[in-house]
Amino acid sequence: MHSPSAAKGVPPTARCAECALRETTCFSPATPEELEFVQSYRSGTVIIPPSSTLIRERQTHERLYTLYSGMAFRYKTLSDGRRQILNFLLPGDLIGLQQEVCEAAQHGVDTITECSLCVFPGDGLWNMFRAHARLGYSVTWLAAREESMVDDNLLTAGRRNATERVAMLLLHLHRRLARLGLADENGAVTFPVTQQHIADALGLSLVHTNKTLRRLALLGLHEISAGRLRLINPRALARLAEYYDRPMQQVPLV
Amino acid sequence: MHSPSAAKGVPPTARCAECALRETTCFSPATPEELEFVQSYRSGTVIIPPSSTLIRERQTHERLYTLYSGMAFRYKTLSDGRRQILNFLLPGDLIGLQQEVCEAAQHGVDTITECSLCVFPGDGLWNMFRAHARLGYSVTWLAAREESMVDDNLLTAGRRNATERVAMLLLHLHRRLARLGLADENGAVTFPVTQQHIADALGLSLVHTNKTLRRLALLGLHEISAGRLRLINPRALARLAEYYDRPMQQVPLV
DNA sequence: CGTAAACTTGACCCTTTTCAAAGCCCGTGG
DNA sequence: CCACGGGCTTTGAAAAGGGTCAAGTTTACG
Repeated sequence: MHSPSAAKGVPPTARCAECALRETTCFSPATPEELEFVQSYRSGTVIIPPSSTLIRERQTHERLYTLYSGMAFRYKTLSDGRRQILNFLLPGDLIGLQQEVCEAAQHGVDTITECSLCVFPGDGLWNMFRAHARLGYSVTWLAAREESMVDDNLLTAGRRNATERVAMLLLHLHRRLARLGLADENGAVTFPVTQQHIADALGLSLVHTNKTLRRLALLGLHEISAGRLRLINPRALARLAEYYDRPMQQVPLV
Repeated sequence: MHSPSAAKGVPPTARCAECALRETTCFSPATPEELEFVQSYRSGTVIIPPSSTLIRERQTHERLYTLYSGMAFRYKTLSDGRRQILNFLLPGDLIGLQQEVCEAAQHGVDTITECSLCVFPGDGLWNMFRAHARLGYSVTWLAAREESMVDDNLLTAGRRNATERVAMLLLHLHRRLARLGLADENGAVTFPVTQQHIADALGLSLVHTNKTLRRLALLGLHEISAGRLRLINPRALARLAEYYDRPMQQVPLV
């Protein structure tokens, strides 16, 4: 059995109780009944190719997903093509909750790598709240955590300068990936994100992102090569970004 | 009976069933049992003076609030004082949910005007999910809606220019206030927000915010005077900001 | 091995920031 | 009643951070 990764789209196990994600220490354990319910709620799994659209901006979409493996992102665009990435999605993230609220998705979701996901019918959510309050609570928990992530990104885009923004993104993504157990013995993580993604996430131009990234690499703070990111001087990066390391805690998984 | 306003801190009614907010058409109706539960869950009400701190950044806080009247905002700051306003809070908004997730508040909440709020003990939330799934679902709904608001602000701060940002903020706040029935016959709404608030919400400097605001006013797009905002040419503002008017829908209220 | 995507780098320009100072509004106190 | 002071707004001038344009280089992959 291989563990799911952020890089490739490994299909989810047939039975939720044997979900490889749950075998990590990242997620809070669920009771057998809850697993049973999630299993019955799940309508299937999908694998989506890299650089493709899972949810189209401004279009009604009646499904929820849990990202099982691979990497994706939420974004919004303006009519002239300007794009803002709202946050990156990693295994365990719940996708599509906002559509429950405003019948049309206000943001798009695109994959970066090939992604595999568990699919849930959107209209079953209310049912879940009724049948398993704990799972409903978990959904709220996940929603609040994602908002907190967007809050961070808004502070970054609104008030940090280019250097601080890049340092922030590197640190934040590395930390999230490492937490999922995706770092190798050298502390390097798979990093399929392009500079265009970084620019769009930080509200910078591609060119300036490149120059800033270059500068930080030259200063010996990090290294990106062969699709992997390694933080050489995380302390310096954290100082730059004023990165507050919140204690890790277990995250619910639906 | 006077209706709650965004300007002053009118104390909430003693009984939730007679809540003046619920008498508007903005909020989805609740059953008597739900009202009963909310009433018993509520531990009291508070009135907070203008320009004061309700929740301190990065500090544990064990309470939830529903804003009943007045105007406030969520924000984050960097050590050198740079501040980013994440979103504005208006009557009906739920405050403090994120603290349930990451035991310490990652953002501060300050009042703009005097505010009155209903107070709920944080540790009773889980209980609510269990006792009244519908209310739990409402909390999730509110969380998702707030996230969607922060998403919008991130797009604005990250990818719009100064003019577009200001147009966006004017439209968005006006719309939210008007929806609560706070617009007078001329379509003007109480607008206690300072230019510093606007600057901090948009990720601009105070000076540039002023100049941009001035330009739009000179162009005859809006007017701010005597603490009231009136949109003179909302169409032009909407065109500038690429503002998509989502249909109004009823919002849950806890 | 060739082509397209992704990354680099330099030069120039413009939007926004910073600095500085004055004007306005309003409540307080003499 | 009017002077004083603090917060908010307004304006101008100069500086800079970041955007845009253009072109070259490297990498990935069919």
